[in-house]
Amino acid sequence: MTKGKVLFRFAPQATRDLHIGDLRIALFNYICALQAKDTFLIRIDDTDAEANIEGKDQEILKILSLFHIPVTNVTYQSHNRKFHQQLATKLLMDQHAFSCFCTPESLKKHDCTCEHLSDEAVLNNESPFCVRIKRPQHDITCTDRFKGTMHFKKETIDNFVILRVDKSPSTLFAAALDDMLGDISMIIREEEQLNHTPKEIMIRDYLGYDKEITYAHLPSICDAHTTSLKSLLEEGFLPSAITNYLIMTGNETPTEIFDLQEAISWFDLDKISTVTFDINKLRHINREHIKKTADLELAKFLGYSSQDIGAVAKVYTEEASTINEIKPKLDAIFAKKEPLEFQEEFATLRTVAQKAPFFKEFDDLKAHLAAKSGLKGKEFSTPLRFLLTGSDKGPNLGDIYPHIKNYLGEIIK
RNA sequence: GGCCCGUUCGUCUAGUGGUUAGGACACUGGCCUCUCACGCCGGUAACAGGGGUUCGAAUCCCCUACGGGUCACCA
Repeated sequence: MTKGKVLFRFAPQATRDLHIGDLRIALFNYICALQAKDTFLIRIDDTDAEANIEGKDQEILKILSLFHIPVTNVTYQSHNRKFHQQLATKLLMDQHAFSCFCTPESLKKHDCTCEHLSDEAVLNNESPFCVRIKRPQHDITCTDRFKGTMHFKKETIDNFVILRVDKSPSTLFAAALDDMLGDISMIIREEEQLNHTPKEIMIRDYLGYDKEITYAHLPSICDAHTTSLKSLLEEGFLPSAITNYLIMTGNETPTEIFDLQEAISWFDLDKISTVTFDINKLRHINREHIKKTADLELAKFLGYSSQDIGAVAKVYTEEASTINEIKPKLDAIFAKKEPLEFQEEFATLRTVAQKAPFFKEFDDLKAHLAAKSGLKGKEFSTPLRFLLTGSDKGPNLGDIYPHIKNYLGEIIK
């Protein structure tokens, strides 16, 4: 365990898919760690053995890597289980926690009074029990980078569970301890966990831990929970575009389009505000990132291996915003072509084109084909477009031709 | 309900006492054009409401409303 360093952490749950809200938090933690030149840690929350999904942790790490978030420092909370239990025992011995024999059903009828059971009564009770921490004796004050100083009255904090009946630590308890054991100094997380803060502080207070952890509770993205990262990637959004979007939205950025490296130089956590996920904006940013991607790399995203194809793909960003929208258009260029109209003209044109010499310029090819086929107007342009692109509409042929001219043999076969 | 947080066009954002309240995405009108688009030039559209403070308030103060979150042996 690193001592005396500022540590940032991202703690995804192994119980569900990563959504864009999670990635946003991960990104912000990572960027802040880089800015502070400090360590960034990923801590997989797998304390709830029943809810864990087999392989989900690996999937999460794989996705994070796609977004250039390093997965070199990874720990699992379940590995600390014996420490969690030891510390719970300490709280029990110090009278800061107590055994509770209530069941979820009995709690619906009356409040838990196990706090006041005598030692003897506890020892003689053979029923299963969980361990609850005692509510604090003082009000708790905590500071948040965004919210400032907050006071929580002691009555508002209940005797919450720290060890479940099966003696596994509750998530909140495990997190509070792991932040302590891991010497974490800055926690950036979602606002919905704001009310966990006094409880975590209280746990550490009882244990005599006095290092102050800085909290930053970010206003969350509305609808984030319904937008899984996996599905956005499957729809053909580029990781770099998603990163750009998440950093840009609810923020004030010097430019609209940027990459992670640029963002590190100016990112300011204090400017983040509440946002609603807007797919249109993401689409726009994705288009811009497609244009910025190197031709060859882009071609690979599309399942091709030639630089030229990447270049054509960029031409299509004028009418498509995702990899998945562009791919069928490229595939159509090389597919077998069966036009629904101007079929005779198409056949004539194809024959002429197959015999035509190679032309460097599209205008020259066009002039040659027009002269040899005798076609003009729509009867020429529509089948020509179909012959070259497999579609009756699309970008200017003049913009596409330079990138496909070397594949003409295959295209018009 | 208690506690916490928030509220500028549909969305994101500029604005920190004096602006025709600006920009971007989306939507939309025109031009361009072999098509759909792109591009260019336009357009619609916002300070949640009410009280103060002030010569003057989106901006400062108070109240209300609305929205979000949290109060689990879920995270």
